[in-house]
Amino acid sequence: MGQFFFDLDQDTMAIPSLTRVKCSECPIRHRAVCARCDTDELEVLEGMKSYRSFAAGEVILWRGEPLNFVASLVAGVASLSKTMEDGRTQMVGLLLPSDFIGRPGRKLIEFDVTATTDVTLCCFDRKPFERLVDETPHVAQRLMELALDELDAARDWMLLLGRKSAREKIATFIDMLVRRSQGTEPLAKTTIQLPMTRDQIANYLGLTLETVSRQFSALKKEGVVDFTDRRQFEILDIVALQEATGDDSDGGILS
Amino acid sequence: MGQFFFDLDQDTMAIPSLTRVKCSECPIRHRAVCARCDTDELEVLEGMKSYRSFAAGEVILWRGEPLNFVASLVAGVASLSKTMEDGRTQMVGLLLPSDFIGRPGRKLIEFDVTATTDVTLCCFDRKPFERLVDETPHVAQRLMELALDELDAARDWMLLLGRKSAREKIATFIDMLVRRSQGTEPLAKTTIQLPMTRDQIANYLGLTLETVSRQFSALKKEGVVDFTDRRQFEILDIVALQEATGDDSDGGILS
DNA sequence: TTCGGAAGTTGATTCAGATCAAAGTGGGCG
DNA sequence: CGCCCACTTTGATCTGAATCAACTTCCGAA
Repeated sequence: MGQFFFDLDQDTMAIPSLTRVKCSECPIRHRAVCARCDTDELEVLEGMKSYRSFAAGEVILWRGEPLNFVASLVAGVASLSKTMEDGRTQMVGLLLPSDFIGRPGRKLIEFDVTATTDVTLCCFDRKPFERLVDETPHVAQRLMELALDELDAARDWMLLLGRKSAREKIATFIDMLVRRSQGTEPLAKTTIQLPMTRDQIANYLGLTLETVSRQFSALKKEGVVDFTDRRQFEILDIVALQEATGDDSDGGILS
Repeated sequence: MGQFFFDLDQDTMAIPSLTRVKCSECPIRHRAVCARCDTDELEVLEGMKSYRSFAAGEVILWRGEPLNFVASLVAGVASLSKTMEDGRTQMVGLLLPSDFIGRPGRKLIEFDVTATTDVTLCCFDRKPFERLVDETPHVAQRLMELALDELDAARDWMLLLGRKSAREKIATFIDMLVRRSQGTEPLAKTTIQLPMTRDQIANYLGLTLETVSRQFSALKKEGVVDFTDRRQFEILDIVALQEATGDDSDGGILS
């Protein structure tokens, strides 16, 4: 689940709708599709880009819709999901700042893209962007790295969906949030924000919302976590939490 | 599940261990990582490559092992799988002829790679190959296409693992085999070969082998399929089969 | 040709998580 | 300020698939 992290810093989500940020000062400058670009290349991108904002809950793209633009996620959290005829839905990707939407060479999108929180996108029209990818190895290389990172994350997620118990799924999910916040914060931050509703978490983990709620309650009763709020909680026993994920204790790398 | 097809043509699997095939005559020439290469570029690859063979059941790479080479799968079927401490395993990828093993920029592999049938690989040492990727946009572009195709397949698979019933999983799996054989064969070929054991199918679909067996028996009793052999069966009612997959009847594209 | 073991089937039972149902909680808006 | 509605929790029950167990079939090697 390595790559699927939430940006919990509410401040960075506050980029107003039409403010134009210079690429060189962009918060995702060194992680997004433009990460490897030099100053000249950045200038080209600067001339092509436009910002778009979406409120939490808004659908950014419907499955089957023509993909007229591609985009980098600048701020907020978005999700990719697939829905069956009878309404069952499964999240198949979580987009965080610096993640990329769309793929060159494909005209239609295969899943719904929804804003989970308020979202700001840095958009490029598809045609010119495709031309750019062909001409700019730095962009193509970075795009490949992003795709491969997503693939790694998707594979961890497949193990979770196919083989983990409800408890292991929830523990893995919380552990992912913890690791993310440790990246952002100085040290041992044990207060965690949930960026989604119980229902969204259920769709993420292949569970029902009732099961998600029950597992949270169980972890609270056992003293592993404590909720200060429906959307915010503290980690009381990180060791017990990590044991409950079902993952290798060493974090997965052998030898 | 679009991209995950089996090569059922037993003949192409019979490439002997050390036979050296010229790139220009290679069966996967126009689908593999070298698909976009011109004659000059092909010559460079020709000088770098070496073949390796693995018998059905052999492990090609263990998780955590240093990734000294990358490779194209020339013939046979291989699987990527993750295993938990207590032995639960989940397949996270299925490699068919022209698929690629390894990723530039990563030194360790994150999952086990196992030969499902007898397998022939076209290998490149990692270091020189990485240099090649940086210098040859045609290779980098094709590598990205392959990664994005795998990502699409992984997302369909996530919906299957997270939300489909045992019956829907089995029906989806058989339907995938049917679509694949239609691609290879003239028309309406209704005899299908299973390239894996019940246990491997179970690990592929996130089920137990008993459940796989029971679902096959149920489909047989209902007259949807008929087994001529444990590894070979016929489709008697393709409409019923496709209805049982739980997928949109139109194949997934709306509007 | 028979023996042995791997692969597959089938049945009985159990159990985790889904489903159905009913209260609780809290935040935003009139 | 308080009402409403979306979100959440908790309980009771049901059920699909896992588990445990026994038996069959097939294939390959002695």
